Amino acid sequence: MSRPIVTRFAPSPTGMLHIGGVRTALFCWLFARKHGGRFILRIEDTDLSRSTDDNIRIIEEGMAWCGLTWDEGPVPGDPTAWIGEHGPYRQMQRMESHYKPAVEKLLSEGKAYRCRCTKEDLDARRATVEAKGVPFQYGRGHDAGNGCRHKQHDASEPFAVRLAMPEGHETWLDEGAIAWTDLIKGRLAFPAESLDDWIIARTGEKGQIGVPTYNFCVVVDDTGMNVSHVLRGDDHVSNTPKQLALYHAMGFEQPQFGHVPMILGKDGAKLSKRHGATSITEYQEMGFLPAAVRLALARLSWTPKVDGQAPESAEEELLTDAQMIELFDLKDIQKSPARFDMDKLVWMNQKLIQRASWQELEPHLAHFMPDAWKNKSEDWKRVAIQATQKGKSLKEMAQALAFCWQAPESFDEKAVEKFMTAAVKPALREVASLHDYEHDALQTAFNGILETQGLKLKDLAQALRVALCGQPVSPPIFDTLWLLGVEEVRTRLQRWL
RNA sequence: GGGGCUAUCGUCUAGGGGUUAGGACACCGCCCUUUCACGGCGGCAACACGGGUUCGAAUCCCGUUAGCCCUACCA
Repeated sequence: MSRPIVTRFAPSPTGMLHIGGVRTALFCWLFARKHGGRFILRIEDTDLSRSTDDNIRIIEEGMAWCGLTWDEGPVPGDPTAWIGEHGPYRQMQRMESHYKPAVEKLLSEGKAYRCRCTKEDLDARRATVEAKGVPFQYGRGHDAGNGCRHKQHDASEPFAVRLAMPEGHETWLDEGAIAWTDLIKGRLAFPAESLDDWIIARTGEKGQIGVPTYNFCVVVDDTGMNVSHVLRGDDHVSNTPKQLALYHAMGFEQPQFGHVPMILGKDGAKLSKRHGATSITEYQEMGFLPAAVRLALARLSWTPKVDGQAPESAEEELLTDAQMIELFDLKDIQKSPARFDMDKLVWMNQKLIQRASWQELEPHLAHFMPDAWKNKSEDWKRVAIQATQKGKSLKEMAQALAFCWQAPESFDEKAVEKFMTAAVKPALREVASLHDYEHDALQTAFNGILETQGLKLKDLAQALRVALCGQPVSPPIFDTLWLLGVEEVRTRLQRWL
């Protein structure tokens, strides 16, 4: 009875990989992983004018960076290859093999028909109807009699193909409505009369079927790829009844639908560039860990429950991927939209950075480091990472280590005035003469210096920071010295002695 | 205009007839401290509005308002 769990994420390559899309993909991925099912990545490139190969690459890279691995889908970088038994996974490559036969079948069965109305004609009809303050519906209402539904057009002239939608009395309807039980929103119903005959295939070359539209391809593909659960954005709710009519016309088994709420910006409007970063790539560049992005995104609209209990402490908020997969349940997803909370992402990122090992952090951090980074020893990297692991982002960690690659070109005036006192100079000279920078040795040496000079550690540490980094801020002072090394410290100290 | 969805602290949310309406982030305060941070402790802060139903409504019903989605030969 229950079929194998298969979910899919089907972005269109018409721009950046949007953070909202990633969240939807994440839910699909979590759901598939939770149930031991498969997760498919499908490229919806039927919008010829806006789809590009470059955007497909961005999607593939973004998904990979996020750790959202797909079981079926395109092979990154190779348009002709794919993994999975139901390919190809780029819609334009399915035209002849899948879509056209499906359109022809519908045509021959009289469930769809050829339409010769031109774009201009339609625009004019729409304008006159809407001028009366009435919604335009193709061939219905005030447009009744103008449609091609009963005209039996042949293929001798260019034509688009429309699906004959139910008119209200069909037996498969639920009290005249197309209805379904949404996995997230519960029962949803749309009056049949509110839908009109929509285009399933655009106008093609004379006598030919044109490129099918989104709503058509989705149904053919989801069926052909055995998708069992269609988890997608809320914005598709209104498309569902159209698709349901198509499932019925084609005699396909329906998948289950789950519409996840949208992600809004701080001001409650749909998340857009205006709110800052929307593309997943930007989050990578800002120094977020993929795991933090996954957590933050998942926690928008989803509340994990452990024995029916929502998180009751900061600790419980910080779920690992394994925990998310184990706890994931569609019934714990909110019906209402959530606003994107950058502060929380930052907090999660910081926490995840703190609890990661330096080895786990290294590959991610390397992205933000100069070439010199890879020439450093393991030991050096370990100390560098551990000394800055309190940072909010990888980028911040990298900035905190910037002093390692470049001697200060200027010095914070106030800091110089405050810390570079006459009293501290002798101590600075003594530090310059030190040659063992191991932590314990420095500790001992500093204790001695501090005592003989009558200084507090704070006085010496701050003076050193100013001299070495140009500012009164740096990692713990012993680490700062060790990372720079004896020679470099002496060089930078020279001008202050 | 039509159809659909939604509504608890600033934000993410728990709760779903009787609770001091709980937690997290952010913010504020105190403590710790070799800088910046981290950390610890504490504080501020919410049931959109109006009607019902009920002994009792944040919770159930109706309406209003607001926001969002669809209403394309976009996806």
